[in-house]
Order: sequence, then structure tokens, then C-alpha cells
Amino acid sequence: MGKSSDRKRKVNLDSSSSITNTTADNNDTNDDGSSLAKKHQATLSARQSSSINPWTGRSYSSRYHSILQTRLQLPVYQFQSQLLEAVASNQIVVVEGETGSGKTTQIPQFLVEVGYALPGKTIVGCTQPRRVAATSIAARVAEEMDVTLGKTVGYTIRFEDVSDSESTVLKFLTDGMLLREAMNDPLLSKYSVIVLDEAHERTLATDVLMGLLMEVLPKRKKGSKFGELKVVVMSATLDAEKFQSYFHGAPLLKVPGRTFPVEIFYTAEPERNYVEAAVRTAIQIHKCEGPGDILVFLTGEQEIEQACEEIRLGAQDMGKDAPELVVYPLYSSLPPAQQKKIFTPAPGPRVVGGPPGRKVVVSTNIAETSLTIDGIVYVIDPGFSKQKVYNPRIRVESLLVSPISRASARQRSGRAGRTRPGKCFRLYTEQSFYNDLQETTYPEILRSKMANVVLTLKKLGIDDLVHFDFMDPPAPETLMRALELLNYLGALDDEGDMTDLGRQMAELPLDPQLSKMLICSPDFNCSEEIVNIVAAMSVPQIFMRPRESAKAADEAKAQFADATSDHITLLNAYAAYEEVPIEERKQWCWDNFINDRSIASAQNVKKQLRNIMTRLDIPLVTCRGSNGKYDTNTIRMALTNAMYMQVAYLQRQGSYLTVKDNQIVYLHPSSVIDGKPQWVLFEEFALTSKNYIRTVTTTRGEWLVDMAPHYFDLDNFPECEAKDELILEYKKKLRRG
DNA sequence: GAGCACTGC
Repeated sequence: MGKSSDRKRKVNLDSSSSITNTTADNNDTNDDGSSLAKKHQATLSARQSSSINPWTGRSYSSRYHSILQTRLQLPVYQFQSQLLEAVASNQIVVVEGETGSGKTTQIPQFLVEVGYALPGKTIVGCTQPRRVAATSIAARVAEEMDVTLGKTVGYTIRFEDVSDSESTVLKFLTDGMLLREAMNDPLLSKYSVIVLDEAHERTLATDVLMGLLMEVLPKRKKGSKFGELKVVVMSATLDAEKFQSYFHGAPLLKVPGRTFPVEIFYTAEPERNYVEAAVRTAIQIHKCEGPGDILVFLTGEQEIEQACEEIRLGAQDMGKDAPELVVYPLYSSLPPAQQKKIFTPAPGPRVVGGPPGRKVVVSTNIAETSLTIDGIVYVIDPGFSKQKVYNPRIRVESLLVSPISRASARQRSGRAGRTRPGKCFRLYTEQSFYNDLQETTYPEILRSKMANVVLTLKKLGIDDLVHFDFMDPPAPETLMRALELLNYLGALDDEGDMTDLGRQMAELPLDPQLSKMLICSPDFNCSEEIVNIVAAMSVPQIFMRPRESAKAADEAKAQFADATSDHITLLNAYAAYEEVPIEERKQWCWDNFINDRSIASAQNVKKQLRNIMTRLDIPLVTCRGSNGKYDTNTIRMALTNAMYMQVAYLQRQGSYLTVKDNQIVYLHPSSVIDGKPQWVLFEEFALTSKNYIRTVTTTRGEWLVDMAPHYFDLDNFPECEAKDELILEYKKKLRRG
């Protein structure tokens, strides 16, 4: 885009509105922060007294003015000029804002109002960890600015881009989406300001973005090719200082929130059974405390359903005269209709003038950040949640019930004070709170496999991973494992440089093994089948198995079963679903114990993958014969080709031993695999009552020897039939030359 | 013979 067209746009903008561009140009090199801020202030005053909306050129609606009145009450308004001054004179500013401060909706607006964005040229971007947040905040802000969603204000999430390159000046997007954009535009050239919201959550994407910004900011100083890039990092209280020091002493602005005090109670003694204690406490509150709803935090579906049942029974025991108590479970795999029930108001009194009823929500961590329930006055916090842990030694990611952090505990108790003063009952001792709990939850980057992150960073042009400035650097062993895997997959060469295959893999929104599987699948003549398998594996569990109808569910699944492969079973179910007419699909899913939300999102993923495949020139070919049957051998070969490092072999005792790590594992009972094959490859470990491997496909020694001769170290193999078979295959291979 | 916390591309 030439300079003259830029100038023209600017002129157009200026003539149709009162927006002036004091900083976005980066031409005002003589200005210091405070004079810029004064200009901003003048601009804002002009704006606020105007009756014409500069973004639309139309008069403001009456709704705009009424919303403006409430906006002006938000605590963040007191800090508007301070913030703008800090942003004007610094590249990075850290904002610490409590809930209710209004920072998320207002700060991005302050920035566009003073001209940081130029329509069609630069925009202000604001990241969110979750899609719902990105879409709902964008909608709210569009309403506040009295503009059309998708024009002046927009959002971008996976599968959905509601923004416009010509007119959008403020865009909300998920942190993962911004990372994707960075892969094609490493200097983030279309952004003039990036607001990283909810940075304290420390999602994988936020952490990578922060490290990336540390590299990008020196290249986006004033006067650089794409102009100056500003960054506003927004965090909840407590760890803002950590962000400040990470960003080399960037100014820190503290914005107070607006919440009510919450009284904290601890138990005198540690509780042995936290579910039972939580149930007891809920009943106790119902008996003894004033009106107000209760929120109970537990760790998983089963625990929650059990606790709900016990609380209902406890309430029944109180008799018909006690006020009514309604109990709702809440976890993510619950159908949306049932999730919405938590918002139904608590029941009224049983008799006119009597004490009102009460609502109890028993929830996973979803209620800690993702969902806010109004009217909660009491919180019960047993102090646990399920957390992902990664063990690089055995290369296993698993879910473990673990103690929460003090930051989480404070977040949970805060849920009691959103509408009025509340109480929080922590089912552990005060001593335990201070001595046993960690201050903050380990960031996700320290609990995850790094293969995908490493691939992303390489694609972003960052070669020196060892010196990449992570806020919390992952363990060297975790990085080593990632580099090793990517080398095995052929994404990185022996020097650690990205290969053409690696570049293609980075384009796909998948784990590296799955990317490789998809890219190489045409070699096995089955990319149509592999894209279905990969899509079905990228979504939550498709086969449902409710405890009360386990047998029927197993029978339904058996119709799709392929005795050699859980992966192909998944493929059969998915392919059957696609054959069903759209209007009958919901019923079909119900009849066949298929999770309809899940399989529908698999279809979305597939659509996206096929678009990328077209772009990368990966042909779509099928191994389906004229009889409609798959050549399952070639599918299993395609699986083996990408997953030979996740292989286990049968031992005499009937258990399996993983190659390289020598872990004893067992076939998961949900597997449809027939008998005990010699060689299996597996998708995941499930560390529960035993070390299970889940989603398993039988493979063959000869394929492994063909596809991954370098991977198998026969000298260190225990004596077993699998080894004998492998040796035989090697000999055959030698003879073949 | 069993259990998927929560996100995201």
C-alpha cells in the first residue's frame, strides 16, 4: 500500500469525524508523554460533547447516552488520563485491575478514541483466553460505541471472523488466534496496540505471545517500518509486579475493582473426605445462614453428581417445613440447556412471608473463571481441582486431582462478593492455606508438552529457543523431548532447522503427530479417511457411555467397531454420521450414544482442515473400494507412519511395555481391539487405577521396521515374541537389501 | 473392565 493512499484515508477520516491522530503516526517525536496525554484529553472532551458518532457519522442513539452514564461510573474512568499518558510515553504498560473495574471493556475504547487505530491501516487488538469472552465483549463494546458489530468493532475466533479489514479499528480475539496471525505476520504489522487481557491466567498462548512481543517490540519502535507497537498487559491483582519486572520495569497502573467484602472461614482440623465435608457444609448453610445462593467447587463430573444427590437427600431430611433447596450440577460436558439452568433464580418462600428458598450450584473450575453466577453469597471451597500435569521423563500428560493455589482460592472466595457481602468456607485449615498451598498455579507452559509450542516458535522465526525469553521457562528436558519428537517426525532436521514438512505441519491447528499423519496420508492413499479420523480425535469424546445405560452404549458402539483399531472405529462412526440426513442427525446421535455437539464440531474441524489441505496442495484421496469398504491396512500404515514413537508390545504376562520408556501399560477397557495383538500404537496414556493406553490401533513389526528402523534398539529389548518378530523382519529387510 | 478439569488453533 502506497503512502499516498494512506494519506488520503487519513484526510477522509479527519473530515468526517473529530478523531485526530496524535500518536498512531509516530511522527510527533518531540512530544513527551504528558503533552500527548493533554492532546488526548482535549480529543476526548471534544468527543464526549459531540452528538455525532465519529465512527458512523450518525447521531448517537439514546441508548448510547444511557449506557455512557453507567460507563462513566466505572472505576477505570478515574484512571483514563493516567493510562493514556503511560501508554503515550511507554511501549509496554501493565494494568492491574480487579473484577468490576471495567478495564476489559473501557481501556480498548480509550485507545481507539484517541486515535491509535486508523481504519484500513492499523487496529487495536485485545486478546482473551476464551472464545465466549472474545465474542461477548466485542458485542458489548460495539453496543457501547453505538456501532455495528463486525464493522468498527469486531472479533476473530477459530471458525469465525466477524471483522472487516477496511473498517474495523478494535478487534477482540482469542490469544491463540493472535498467535496464528503472528505466524503469517511475525511483526504483527497491522496492530498499533495489543492489549493482552487476563494475562494472569497464563495460558500457553498468552505466555508464548509475551515472549514473542519481547522480540517484536524492539523491531516496532517509533519510526520503524510498521510504526510503533504498544502493548498493554492486563492482569488481576497479586502478580502484576511479576509482569512488571518481566517487562523490564514497565509502568504499573492499579485500578481498583468494585466488589463486596467476603468473610473467610477455615476448618479447625483437616477434612479427610472433602466431598462429604462439602455436602455437610452446604446443608449446614441452608439450616443456619441467611438467604443467598451457594456455590460449591468440586473436581469432576462424577464427584459433582454424587454430591448433588447427597445434598438433595440432606435437604429432604430437613422436612417439608424447611425452605426449599434446589441443586444444580455444572461442568463443561453438560449439555448447554442444562448448564443454563444454573441461572434460574432461587425458589421463593414455601408460605407467604416465610423464609425464601435457596439454590446450590455444584461446579468444576468452570465457575472459577469462565462462568459467573449472580446472587452467590456463600462459597464452599474444598481446595482441590483437576490439573494437567506433564512428566517429560515418561512423556505423559495426565489429569490429577491437586491442591489449588492461594490465587485460585482467592478467586473462588471472590465469587461470593459480586452482589453483596458474602462468606467463603474453606474446607482446610488456615495454616494449610498459608503453608501448603502455592501462591499461584503453575502456568500451563510448565505443565504441557512443548512440541507444538516449539514448532510454532520455529515458524515464527525464533531459532534460539534456549534464550527465548519465557516468563517461566519450561524445563530443559521438556524442550529436549519436543525437539527430539519434531526431529523424529521430520519437522526439524538434525541441526534443528525447520524442514518443508515442518513448515507445512505448523500450518495445521493440530498436534505435530496428527499434522504429520494428515500431510503424509496421501502416500497411503487415504487422506479422506485420515482427515476424518484426525477431526474426530480433535474434539471431546464422541462415544458416550452414561453409567445407567452402559450396556446399550457399548452395543451401539459395537456397530462401528473395527476389531483392529479404535481409530478406525472412530472413522466408521464419523462416516456413518455424515451419511445421515442433517435433520435426522440429532436423533441418530441420541440413538447411537454419540455426543452430537462433539461430532458436529468435528465436522467444523474437518472443514477447516480440508481448506488448509487445499492451500497446502495435499490431495484428497480415498482407500475406499468400489464395495464401499476401507482398505484398513493402509489406514493402519498411515497411523503407524506418524505414531511409531507411541508404540507398545505384548509381554508374556498380558500387559504391554512401551518402546523406549519401558512403561508397563494395559489396554483401556473402552478399546474395541480384539484379543491381545503383538504390537499396538496408542493415542494417549490415562493414569488412573492402572496405566492405561487409550485409543489403540494394532500395528505390525514389519511396518515398524520399514518406517522407523532407527527407532528400535533391539539390544535393549526384553526377550519376547514381539522382539523375535522384529528380528525376523530386520533380517528380511536386510535380505531385500 | 473404566472415568473427560478447563481452554485454544
